[in-house]
Amino acid sequence: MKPATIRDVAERARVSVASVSRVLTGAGAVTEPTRLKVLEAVEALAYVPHSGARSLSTSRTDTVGVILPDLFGEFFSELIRGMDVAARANGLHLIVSSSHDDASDAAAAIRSMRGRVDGLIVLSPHLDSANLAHSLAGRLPVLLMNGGANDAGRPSMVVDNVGGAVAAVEHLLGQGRERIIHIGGPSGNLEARERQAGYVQAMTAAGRDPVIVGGEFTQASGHDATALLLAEGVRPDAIFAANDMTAIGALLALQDAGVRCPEDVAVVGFDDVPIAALVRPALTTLRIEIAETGRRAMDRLVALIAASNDPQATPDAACEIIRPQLVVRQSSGGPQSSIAFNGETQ
Amino acid sequence: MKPATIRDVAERARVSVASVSRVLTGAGAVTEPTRLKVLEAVEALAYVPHSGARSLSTSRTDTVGVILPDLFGEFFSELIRGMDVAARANGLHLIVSSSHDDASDAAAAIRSMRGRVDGLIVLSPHLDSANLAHSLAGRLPVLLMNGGANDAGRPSMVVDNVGGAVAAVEHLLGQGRERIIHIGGPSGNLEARERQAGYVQAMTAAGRDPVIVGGEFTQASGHDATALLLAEGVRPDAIFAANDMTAIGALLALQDAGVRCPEDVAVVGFDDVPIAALVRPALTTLRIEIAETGRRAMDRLVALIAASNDPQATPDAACEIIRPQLVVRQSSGGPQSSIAFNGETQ
DNA sequence: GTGTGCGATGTAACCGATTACAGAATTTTG
DNA sequence: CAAAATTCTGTAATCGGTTACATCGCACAC
Repeated sequence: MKPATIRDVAERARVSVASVSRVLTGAGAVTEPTRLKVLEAVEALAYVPHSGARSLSTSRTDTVGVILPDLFGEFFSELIRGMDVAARANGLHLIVSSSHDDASDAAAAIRSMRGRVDGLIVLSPHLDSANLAHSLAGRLPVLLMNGGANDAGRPSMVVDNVGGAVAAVEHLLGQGRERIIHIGGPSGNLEARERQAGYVQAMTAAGRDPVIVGGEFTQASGHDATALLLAEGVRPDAIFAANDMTAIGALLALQDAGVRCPEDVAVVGFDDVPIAALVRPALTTLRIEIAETGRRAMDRLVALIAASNDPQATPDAACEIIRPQLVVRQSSGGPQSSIAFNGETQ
Repeated sequence: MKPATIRDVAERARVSVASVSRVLTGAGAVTEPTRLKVLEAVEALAYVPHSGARSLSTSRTDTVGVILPDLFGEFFSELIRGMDVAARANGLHLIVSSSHDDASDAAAAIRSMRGRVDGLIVLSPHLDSANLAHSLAGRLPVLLMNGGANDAGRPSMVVDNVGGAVAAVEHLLGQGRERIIHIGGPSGNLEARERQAGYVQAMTAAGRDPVIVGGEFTQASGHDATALLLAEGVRPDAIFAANDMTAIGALLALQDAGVRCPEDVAVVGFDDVPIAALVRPALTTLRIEIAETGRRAMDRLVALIAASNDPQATPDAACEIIRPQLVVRQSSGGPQSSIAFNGETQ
């Protein structure tokens, strides 16, 4: 038995489909008797409107798409959580599409969103896809979070990765650390590049030699890179990792090797994912209010969507810059855990 | 300028919409000249098919919905990640709808999925919504993950919470622990109830008095509950928490109070979220392969959807039971971190 | 009693695709 | 070379809603 349609309801209620629609959407006036007849039929047939069909005629889907490179780790889940909160507050659904390693994959995902969503938030911290979003999505409102400065001129939000990295290095230098090593992120990743550039810049400015080893933004890569360093006899007195997961891997590798943190080696991460405050020693990091950023991104997109329906709206093409804030915890000589715990986590 | 439609393409290519559709979907034969004309027009007009319209005529959306109570913590994000992997492997999109505290809210979310998705995975570990899914979704394939035994007779996956809790308590008893306290989960949550019931059952069987304090599945609640216990002078020698986040809160509260873990108090969690292996002491817990479970759930749903299009398919109404596996780590006297680290995390 | 105004209702044209079916063009066959 | 078979192509119906517009009925004023 196929689900009931609006025509089935109209037939049973002995009214026209227009009246049924009017009752259900609340648009247009109907008399009380009609209303009741319709509601009775809806009830009797267990009718549920077909959102897809509705979207087609209204050309609104009440849905937004989020294109992610990945769903791994806490960063993206926190971001989605923030977006979800804002989406729900605006009566919107969320389509999540992730695991887009390369630009063409992401492009395909974006194309397939056409007619499914009212707007798009695109995170693709890989190269060159910045322009994909607009060219492929046609007239769909898009908010970019590509982590590249080339988003200028388009609605976007980017993290000041360079500034954050500089702050990390300067903090470590200020603690008297001299041999600061950087564990980088994936080579194709714009954010990772910028963080690395900031590291190099701050080290050079301080007259130190930058030393960089490869990483992949994962805990395992941080662990391996650190273990390898130690095995080779390299003895840094600080590690600045490209993100928190890498830093946590480094922490664990240090523990495995019996190297004390922060006494022997200080560690600094980036992002301030929730777990950063929970590991021991608690991780010094650069805080991005991840969920809050997601929330704001969604709010921006909602505004973009509203503007796209309003011809005389002034176009929003701002590139909002998120400035990460240094949070000093135990891993770089900050206060003990209990203090770090109170108030600041959740 | 509105985005191009299939008719615009047909007009420019001087062919019919049918031919355009055939070229684009690959269904039906077209001659090479026609093909090229169409592709040229598609290119020139930057045409992207409207998935919504396509869905309406094919009555397939290539999208599945996931109804979650919440998006907090690592459990749900891991689950979504697993689902996303399987969804992508099947060429499906994912609509995520979360933050449904009560049943009526979840019901509304389910209704609004009509015509938007081909199937639904419903997680609502709150009471009584088990039947909502089927009654509201009409003939939509639904996989339940409600954590209640009342899912029997419907396609579903449930965790053996009672069995897991019993295993946790028996493990602690086996370690010589005698005063084992349970920090529970939210009172309306079925999974939390079952874990608590398992705890009571195992304690009673061993002739011990169960002692239960309230929690909320969050790290903060675990911290507060533990801090309160200690402040009241209660001295357990083990804590079994309703989930990992609660257990981690307990760990931190113990540290704050200078109570050693595992020497003075052993701690056991539930779920084995990724962070459980990363805190120190690493957390003993009951492992649910979360992402893997999500993957399997999605695969089941895909099979359900396929079966719903095939009248002579045998209906799948199995209630698959996930049996959590005890993972002993340092927090209950297991081996040191380096061993716990190797191999098992990522 | 007729004309006006107004709100309620119904009809039918959309929205943008797919696809059954019919008709045209081409190739194969006798 | 004509007939038959085959392949392409185009027209129009359809999916399930919304909504512009026409129509209807009714109350009111003249």
